[in-house]
Amino acid sequence: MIKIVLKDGSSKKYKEGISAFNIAKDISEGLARNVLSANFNGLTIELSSKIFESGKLNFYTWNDVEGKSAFWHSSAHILAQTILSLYPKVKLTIGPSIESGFYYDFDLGGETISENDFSKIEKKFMHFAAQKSEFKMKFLSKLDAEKYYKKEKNPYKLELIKNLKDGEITFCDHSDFSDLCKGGHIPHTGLVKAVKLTNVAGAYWKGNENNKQLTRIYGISFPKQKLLKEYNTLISEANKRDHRKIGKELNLFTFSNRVGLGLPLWLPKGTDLKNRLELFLKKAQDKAGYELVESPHIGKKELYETSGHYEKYGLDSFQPIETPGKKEIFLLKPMNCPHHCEIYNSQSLSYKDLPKRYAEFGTVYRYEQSGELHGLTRVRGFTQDDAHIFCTPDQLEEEFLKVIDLVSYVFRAVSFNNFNVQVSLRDPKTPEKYIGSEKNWNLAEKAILKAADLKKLDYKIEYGEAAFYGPKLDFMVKDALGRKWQLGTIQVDYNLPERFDLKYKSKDNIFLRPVMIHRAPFGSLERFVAILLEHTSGKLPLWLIPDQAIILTLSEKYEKYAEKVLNKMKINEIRALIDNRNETIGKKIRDAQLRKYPYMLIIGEKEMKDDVVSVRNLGHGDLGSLTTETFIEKLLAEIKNSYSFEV
RNA sequence: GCCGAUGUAGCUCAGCUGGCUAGAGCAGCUGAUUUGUAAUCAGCAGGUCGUGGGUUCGAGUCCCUCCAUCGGCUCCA
Repeated sequence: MIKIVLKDGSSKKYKEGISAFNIAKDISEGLARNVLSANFNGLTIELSSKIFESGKLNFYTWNDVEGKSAFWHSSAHILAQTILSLYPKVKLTIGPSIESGFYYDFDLGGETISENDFSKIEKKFMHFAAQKSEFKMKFLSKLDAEKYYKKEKNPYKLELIKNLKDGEITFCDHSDFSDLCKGGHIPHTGLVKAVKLTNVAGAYWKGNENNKQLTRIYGISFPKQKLLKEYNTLISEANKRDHRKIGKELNLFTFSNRVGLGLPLWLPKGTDLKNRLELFLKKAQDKAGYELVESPHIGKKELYETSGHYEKYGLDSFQPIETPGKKEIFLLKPMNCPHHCEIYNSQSLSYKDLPKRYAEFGTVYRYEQSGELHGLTRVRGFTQDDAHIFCTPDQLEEEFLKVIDLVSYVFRAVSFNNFNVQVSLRDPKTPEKYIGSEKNWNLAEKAILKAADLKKLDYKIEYGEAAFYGPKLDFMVKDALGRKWQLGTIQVDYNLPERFDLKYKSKDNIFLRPVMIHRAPFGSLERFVAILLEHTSGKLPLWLIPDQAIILTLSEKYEKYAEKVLNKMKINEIRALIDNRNETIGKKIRDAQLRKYPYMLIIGEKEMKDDVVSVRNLGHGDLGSLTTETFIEKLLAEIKNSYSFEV
């Protein structure tokens, strides 16, 4: 007999060799119906796996991430089977589950698959799924596995097998389909009741640009038809929150081919919004002891050679600007750090002067490849809410912690509660990508990890995501469609101070090297606004929104009174405007609703006579009438409340 | 940059397998109306159908080039 401990801590005894599935069945019929995958002593196992020893057994259903990933990984197998049956010449590569759904990469060998083929593929997919074929794992010797794929003439699988140990190579079979696979499947294909192929894209083998480009087919599948419908609604709702769409609707920003791609043009309302965000951060930074500086939009090539940026990015970036006569070479400023280093260097500082916190809303230009541009989230010209803190090594920890506080303050102000913290470290496999000494990197990485621990941040380490001069603590926020974007970033840098020969005079009257923190709570104003719009679908926090109220006149007769009301609001620094067009009130309300003005003040004969306003709220509709003063009072309180994060 | 899709008026879209002077709604302009909580009515104006080339008696429609956009990949100081 073996003892099996379950998720809830309870345990039961079973005969050796019982399958995980039979244990599920023993627990309850319901579980047996819904169970998708299992985990024994920390390792993913098949439900059909027989268990011979005591241990901890977890079952997962659709409600668990593990259950979904088994479901989607299994779906990838069915997709591969489907594609192989429709396009017999394809070569299979890999097909994992992802956060929502799965994909499979194929070498189509000259054939193309487009979205037009999806319905045909989905139909065949469901045909295979309905056959309820069992997923069965089998061991193969390395030799046999190689033999199999040599016969299939599949170089990708052979490459994968090369890196696997003999004795650990498994295949998964279902129906007449077989694929190299390490396991983690649902019991049978019949559990997949709905599938939708979402897109087809090129993807490089092993993610390397120099490798062959394969065809990746993305899909998502469900155990119930209804869930697919829900998913479709969710996607179409998310598409409505696309910041590119909202930006157009609310007249915030635009792009022009004549100006150039990836170069946003901020319209008046958008500029207002952007300025308000800047002002908000300026105030917070002022309290936190930052000083504002400004640097020009271009800098001499030598500046970036000193910093190391030129070597790293020079050739792939915007090309140099040359002066006409005596040739001088300038580059568009791609980052502010070198300039701030020179500001630091313009004076002689002592330990008493540190930390120095130089902040700048610096507009920078980076040549992003055309395919990488994306609305306001990825552009070629953008404004960073940049600052560089120069401090003594002793001050580093405290300064770093303060910056974490500032970033979380900013995030709270706009209710970004769902963010992931990522510690971006070097990729130990590619040291050539980074500048500076091993010693400095270790110091910097340790400092970040320590600070993150002290702040009890729930972070994830990503290797290879560091900047070339130092590691980062990044705050990642998802957009409407669940794509992750880096907003806030804090970086520790021992290297630029060295390259710029920064120093300060110590207590002992010797020169020492300061440490530098790069930080940007928003990341860039452009990306921040984009994500903010997607999160709020344009209904921005009251303190931030460009227009807080709109006065709607019932007819042109009430213009004078409307202006009187507007004046009272302006005196109280409420941002409002009047719609005095020759339109019906219904029409004006509709327009105001679509423009997402938080408050509408309706003004007609009645209001003018009683010296009141009729208040309508974007979300709550008619709120009845109030005197202008009372309304202003209430609105001011609400604005202040939307600002309750104030420290 | 790479793979796939898309590109018709300021915006959202229609225009079947090539066939008269390319349509609609919204927005705009003009006029009427002076309005009570999500679209008042009428008229007008607006497009070299992304660009350049080709096939054809004839191209918005078919083919090629380039450009841009969208979804991915790669990249992201």
